[in-house]
Amino acid sequence: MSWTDERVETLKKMWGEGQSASQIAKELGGVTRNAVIGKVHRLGLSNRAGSGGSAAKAAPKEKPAAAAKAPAKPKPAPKAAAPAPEKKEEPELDENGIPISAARRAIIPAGQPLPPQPSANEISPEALAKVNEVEKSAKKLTLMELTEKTCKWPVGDPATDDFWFCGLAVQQGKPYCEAHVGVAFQPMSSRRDRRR
DNA sequence: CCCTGATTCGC
DNA sequence: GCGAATCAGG
Repeated sequence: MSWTDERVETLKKMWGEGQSASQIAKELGGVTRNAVIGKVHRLGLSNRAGSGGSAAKAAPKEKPAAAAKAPAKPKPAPKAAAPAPEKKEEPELDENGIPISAARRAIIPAGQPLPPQPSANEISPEALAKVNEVEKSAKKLTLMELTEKTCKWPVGDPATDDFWFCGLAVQQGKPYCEAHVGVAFQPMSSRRDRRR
């Protein structure tokens, strides 16, 4: 496969929307996530908003033996990525038939992400216990401090000072940390089982 | 171990 | 230009 205009276009679009390299690779087909990342860099649009997770620092390492060649190549530098005007998303359901919105997965704009707070009686006791436990070690972030990688589970009453977002490391592909994913994404089947 | 992106470098 | 291998990290 080669990078046709169309494929590059898709790449740009998805990258701009905050899709991961592997997701893009999967979408395009015929390429690995490495290929996608490599292309992204060559296109000069490496940094995305908020800088994804583990970026920003990759220390150069010497190759073991077969690296004695060129002295050193100075690294170019700063590329300003600007745009992400519009977003158009297709539903896309996951295995459980739960819609995954890329908009939600992407950056939280400025509005309130406020996910639904499920009624306690519909959540498994184990999951609830886990949440209560986790909330003690939560980072307690403010809305402004949220990124794509911080758990966006709100805690407390927004009308009081006792309100914050979990802020722990998110579960991959989800807007929440492991514990909160547990209460946020209850399989339909288990809900029914418990209710009855 | 799953995943993420970043970098290097032979091709 | 391309992307596998490798690295650094959640």
